[in-house]
Amino acid sequence: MPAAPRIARIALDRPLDRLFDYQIPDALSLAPGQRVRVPFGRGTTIGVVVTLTDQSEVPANRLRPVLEAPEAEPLLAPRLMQLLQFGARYYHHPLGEALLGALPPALRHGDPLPALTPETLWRQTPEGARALAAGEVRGRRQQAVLRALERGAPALDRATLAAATGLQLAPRELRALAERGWLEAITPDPEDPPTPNASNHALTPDQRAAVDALTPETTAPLLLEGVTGSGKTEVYLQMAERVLARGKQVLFLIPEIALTPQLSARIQQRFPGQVALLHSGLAEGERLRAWEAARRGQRRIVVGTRSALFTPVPDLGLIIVDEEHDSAFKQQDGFRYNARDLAIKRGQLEQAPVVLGSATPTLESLHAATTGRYGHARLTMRPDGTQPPTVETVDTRVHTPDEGLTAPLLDTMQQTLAAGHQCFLLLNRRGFARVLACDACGWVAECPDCDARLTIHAHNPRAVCHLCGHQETRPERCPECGEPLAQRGLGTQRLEQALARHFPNIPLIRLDRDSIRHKGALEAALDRIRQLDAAIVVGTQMLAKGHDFPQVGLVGVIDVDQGLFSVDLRATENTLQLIVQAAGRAGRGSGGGRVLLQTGHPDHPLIRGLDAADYPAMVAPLLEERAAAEMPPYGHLALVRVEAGDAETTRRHAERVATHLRNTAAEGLRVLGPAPAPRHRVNRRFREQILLQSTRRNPLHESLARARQAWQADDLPRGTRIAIDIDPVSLA
DNA sequence: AGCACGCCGACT
DNA sequence: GTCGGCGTGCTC
Repeated sequence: MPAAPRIARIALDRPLDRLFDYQIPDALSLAPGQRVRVPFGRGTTIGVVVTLTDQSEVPANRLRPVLEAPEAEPLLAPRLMQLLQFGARYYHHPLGEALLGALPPALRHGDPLPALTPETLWRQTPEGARALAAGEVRGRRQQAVLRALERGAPALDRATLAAATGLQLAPRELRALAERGWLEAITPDPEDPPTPNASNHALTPDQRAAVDALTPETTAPLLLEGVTGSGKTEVYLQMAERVLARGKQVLFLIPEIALTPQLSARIQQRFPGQVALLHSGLAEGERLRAWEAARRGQRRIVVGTRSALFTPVPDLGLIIVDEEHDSAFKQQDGFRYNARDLAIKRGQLEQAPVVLGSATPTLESLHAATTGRYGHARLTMRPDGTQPPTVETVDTRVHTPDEGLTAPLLDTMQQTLAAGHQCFLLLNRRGFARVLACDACGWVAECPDCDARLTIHAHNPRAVCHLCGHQETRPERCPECGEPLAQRGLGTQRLEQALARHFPNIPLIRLDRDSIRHKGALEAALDRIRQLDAAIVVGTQMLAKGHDFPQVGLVGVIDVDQGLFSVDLRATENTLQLIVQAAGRAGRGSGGGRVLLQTGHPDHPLIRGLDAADYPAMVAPLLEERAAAEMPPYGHLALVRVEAGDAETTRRHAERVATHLRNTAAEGLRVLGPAPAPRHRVNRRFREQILLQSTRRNPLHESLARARQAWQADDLPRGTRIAIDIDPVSLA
């Protein structure tokens, strides 16, 4: 048997495009994927072993030794290593940052793995039930816990109880309840995982067919296209149940945990004690324990945001990507991967089926499904039998909006509220008034550091930049001509004020990034909406994200045109998705619902073709446009962004990069630009971008790989940065 | 990315 | 006479 190699090639958490060789001490035995601590420069750092070798370019006397391996086994199993290596190559990003980024922050910083203690489950005792009924339970929190465990409900772990009650529960609170004899602690047998809570939903034939479309032999990804309200979640849960029953684990990716607390709570309640919740909002220690529990197989379902894709589960049996169209799956800086696309890759590598679900799938996924590369399951009806709402338009050329509101919209709101239903108004712009403008000379308040106008918020006396956060005192008069300034444009806050005047006695709730900044504010707002009858809710796109509100009778979209006529490639697609998702909020309860779109172009083909019940038919014209322009999914895009501290340098280097790309371009590659990026100046930095387009992926990747080496060789002036964005979700 | 080294300006 | 500005180069 040959002696074990004595040199390890190690990736480090630095934006460096190479590996570093270290000598392996005799006492250590290392394998790829293993975490190590190594000397680097004058300090030490954490790295991941990529390969073992006996050869090194570096002279033996300059190799330093690996200091220690915190674990005896690799944290990143071979197929995960393959996935991350593929990802780093595909997205042209340094391997070290990809590998180390896949570990929880605590491990990246060198903390040891935590020991796992079996999670205690809690059950209500008969005495607890009696005390609750007799009103002997005084604390509101205690009541909430006992109610969540009422009448023969299965035992739940602390995290699930927290999700069910919406409370942050400390372990001692539960122990205190046990000491009073109201709760009973159960330590589950690790060999005998708890059984899932039975579903009491009868599946529709569509749902049944979708669940059955997933068999242990499924290899192609499955697109689950279901109109809003059609019960996709129940399909996921039953798929997961089957996979768990075969002894496998499930990765369940969702766009943003914070925006959909109901979904993660529902999964946890269905599979109590088996879910590891992973997202960036967790404290380091909590995140580490959840990750480790998944890696050790103690937790069978990982529910998390995009980075949860890299969780090393030993028995992967299914990956679910919910709301696959959501751009939150694309990382927007650093390692710019798309978790949806890498999920498909991981599925291939680990031979685990992948389910992509959405009411409004990306054109990429729809195209893959229609051409047979993906399976396609459709849910076309709502299990509760309600009808999707009818979509109507209000012509803003005929009915001039006042502060965003037209007379027909106000009338319809009046009727809806009188019937005891809710009105949701969608406006994709935060703030009070968009700009501070001078009607006399045309001057507009702008950010000194960015290409952006300052916005005015209702409860902030200052003018604010949405790009960099810059704030300044609001001027009273135009600095150019001295005339008084006017507020022009419309944001959610101003709309809210206008509505308060029109409907003084109706509860009014605003949902946008500003209003839910505080922890728990979103949950509180969602609860309030659910408890109210007639009410008006004003919000940005987050209003359209997957929440169930049975009382919504009307959804109004204040300004459709803003999204429909944008230069951005995907603006139209995103606007249609938004309308359909928003429409999905209406009419879930009894009585159906209406959707009113305010537009100056009611005859626009896409507006006329709006049909929330058949999304593929509705976006067919968009696909034709994309085909003609060789845009995704028919062509492939990459964006090269050059950024520097002054406009001149930025432009010069962007020109150089573009020229180089043109001169070395592989056959079939188009190089467009450089052009100033849509937001040319942000935070006193300037950005130019170059768009690469090709009908085949290879030329694009080859050219980029070569160009990247070249511009690393002839070193850029400091402060100049070049970022590559493969398959960009937005050209802005 | 860090973090050193290195050579030119305003302070005790 | 020194502290410190950030330009340049390196990290196995």
